[in-house]
Amino acid sequence: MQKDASLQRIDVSLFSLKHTFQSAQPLTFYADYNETSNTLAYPVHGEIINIMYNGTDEKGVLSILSRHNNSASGIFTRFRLEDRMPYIYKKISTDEHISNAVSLYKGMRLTINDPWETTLTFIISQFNNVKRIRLITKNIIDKFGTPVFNAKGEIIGKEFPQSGSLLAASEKDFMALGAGFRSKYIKEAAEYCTYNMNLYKLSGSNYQKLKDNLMSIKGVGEKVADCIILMGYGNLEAFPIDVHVKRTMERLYFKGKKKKLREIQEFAEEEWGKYRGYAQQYLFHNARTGSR
DNA sequence: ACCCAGGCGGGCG
DNA sequence: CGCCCGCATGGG
Repeated sequence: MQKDASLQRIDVSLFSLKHTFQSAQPLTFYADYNETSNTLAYPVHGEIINIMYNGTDEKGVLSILSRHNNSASGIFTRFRLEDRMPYIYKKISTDEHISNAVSLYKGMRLTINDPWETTLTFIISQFNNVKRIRLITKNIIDKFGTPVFNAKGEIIGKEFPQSGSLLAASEKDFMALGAGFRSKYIKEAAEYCTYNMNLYKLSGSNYQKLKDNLMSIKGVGEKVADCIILMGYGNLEAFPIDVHVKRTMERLYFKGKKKKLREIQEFAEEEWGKYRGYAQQYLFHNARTGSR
């Protein structure tokens, strides 16, 4: 017997569901977003949670349709609605490049996602493109995810599989789902995170401890670890440098000269301090989707 | 046909 | 250490 879903509302400001969804964060890889109705739906906690945003990038109301009475607080956390965006925008808008990106994608939030889900999706992301990350992620969810049922007992979706749900799969199984050379990393990460390292016990660790632990997973290097720290643990000190961010920053801040990752890291830390994770997301999204 | 994608591990100097 | 190479796959 299922409880009826109820509607919960949150007043928000400086929030954009569209830009947040489109900015290649874990939700982008498996949630369903409808731009016309500005609604987002995804399977979680045994249901399909439905989210609708009514308003502008400046202010509006976020409506959550869920069977769980604490979903609003979950969404509040997941979309970082506690963040004081005026202050963060002020801190990262140190030049016109960032302030332009902020005005273009005003309201885009970083999201906080399940650590394992973030780990797996960003292992898949390496040397890959967003469309294919999404394809592979959806294939894995379809094959190994936990079913979500409606009141009639029909399967209406599947939740992202925990690492233990992947243990029976072989490297070849992941190859068949399109994961390519990452298949062996997926297989090993599932085993390692089930038996050897509990990602959930790392919550609250500082940046360096998170990084050391995450990089002990085969297939997780500097960049993927930073993505997990940023979007899985919500630590804004992480500044993932992918091909887009590297190229953009070399062009904007280093006169087009090739720079080592370490030099770019140091620049970001000096320039944007402990909010550099947000600066990165705006630079990244602008580089990936901006015209020019 | 050719190039690229939210990089990484391994091997070599 | 730092640097360089190969890597599965599908879309532009």
